[in-house]
Amino acid sequence: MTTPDAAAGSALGAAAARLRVAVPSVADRVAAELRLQLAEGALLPGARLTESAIAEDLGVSRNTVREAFAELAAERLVVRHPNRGVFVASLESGDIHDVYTVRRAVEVSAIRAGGSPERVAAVRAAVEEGKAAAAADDEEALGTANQHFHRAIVAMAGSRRLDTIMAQVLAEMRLFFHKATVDAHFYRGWLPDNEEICQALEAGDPDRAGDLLLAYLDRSEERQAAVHGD
Amino acid sequence: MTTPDAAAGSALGAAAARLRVAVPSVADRVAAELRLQLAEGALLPGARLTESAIAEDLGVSRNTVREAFAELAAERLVVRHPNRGVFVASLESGDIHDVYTVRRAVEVSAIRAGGSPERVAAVRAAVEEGKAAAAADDEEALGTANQHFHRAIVAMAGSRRLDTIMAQVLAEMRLFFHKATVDAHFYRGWLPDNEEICQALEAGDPDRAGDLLLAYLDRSEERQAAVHGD
DNA sequence: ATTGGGCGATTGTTCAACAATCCGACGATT
DNA sequence: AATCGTCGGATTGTTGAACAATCGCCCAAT
Repeated sequence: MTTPDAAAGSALGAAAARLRVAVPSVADRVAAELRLQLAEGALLPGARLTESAIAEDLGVSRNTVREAFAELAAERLVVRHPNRGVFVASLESGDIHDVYTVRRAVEVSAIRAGGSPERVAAVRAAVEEGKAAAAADDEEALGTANQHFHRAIVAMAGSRRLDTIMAQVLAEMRLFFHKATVDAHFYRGWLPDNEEICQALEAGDPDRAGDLLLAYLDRSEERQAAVHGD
Repeated sequence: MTTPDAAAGSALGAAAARLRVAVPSVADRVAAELRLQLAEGALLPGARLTESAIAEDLGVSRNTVREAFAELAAERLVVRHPNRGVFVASLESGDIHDVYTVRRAVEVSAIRAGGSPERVAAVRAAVEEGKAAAAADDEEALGTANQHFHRAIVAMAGSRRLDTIMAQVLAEMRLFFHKATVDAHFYRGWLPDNEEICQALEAGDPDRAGDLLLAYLDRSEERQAAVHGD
């Protein structure tokens, strides 16, 4: 038992690359840390990220921070202003429509494709998660439950690329939420929508589910545009 | 007239960032160069890219090459194997379905949205471009004309994010084409499809255009899967 | 009030070095 | 002879320091 993975590894191959004992590079860890701070609102949109400050804070080299910035910039979480620095991305009113256009394309397409029973079950689980959070009056959990719901919908398509696109869009939206804090009632609004969409799925009517989802996204965009002083 | 942009710049603002006299950073230029070589098949899928070799070839630092790699990796044109190097991405048979899933989502959604007359005109232009290329027996031009067609369709949605997603997917597909060279007849097949789709658009029937496009994408995926040893 | 010129700070890029890791070859063991 | 450990070379990952280029800003001069 001195080399357990070597013994098992012979049979594997491509899987090895995916399973990799997971020792993310330092740059990846820096990016992850920044992503976290971005997600929980510690870094607000428009804020500047100084290379040297972050390098010192996290105890890494400036070059490494720079690589992490490249990752985040590719995810649009951060924008680079040449010779001026990187800033936390901030969505303009035009970006709202843009983001929702992507969501309509990705989510509706995925839900219309149907999806296996297990995938539908995952959607149901997200709906219940949301109800539980509502019952517990946990706004935070309510928000993440909603994201789980929409990610579960996209996951129905079974496409890695679609999943990452969705993940990026949701990350962008999270950024936006922190800028304009929405009231508590806002979150509860979509609970019935999710339930109805899920029921349509369970009833084996993905087209209807798609229509409902589309209508929901349109309404959601309107509300967002209104909140964000259009 | 010593500082023309400064005089004009006062009235501008956000536009300045976009118009920026266009001095891409060295890392960006390296990435662009590699993207070019990738596109024209100078670097085949699976090929290894050594940092030091490229750094020396292009006369830049290893760190800069590294940053360029980060860009390309974010675009999935290249994959990083930790401690082993970066390799030109190579699509597996599973990736084919994945890529087409994204295309179905993006393209069909965009075309169903309708789009202004100018945007439809752009689609028409791409169709004619394809016909001209076919008449001239120019395979290369035929391929790019087809890409223009599909990009014009996505452009109908008027979403920057959707445009870049489509650009990335097309770049991935181009990579794939180089791996398995397809015969000349393959390219001509879709000319009538494009024409029909375009006519539906011009007739003001985006839903029909969407159905046609969807059918085309399904057929295209099948063909690709067949060519690429399913 | 506007123009113009430094000035400090930060980024862009390079270079050199070192540890960590991987690959392949060579040699030892059964 | 085949397998296993080990060693060495090569490449990546990361660091630290250095320097030029650029930007924003303050301030002086007109």
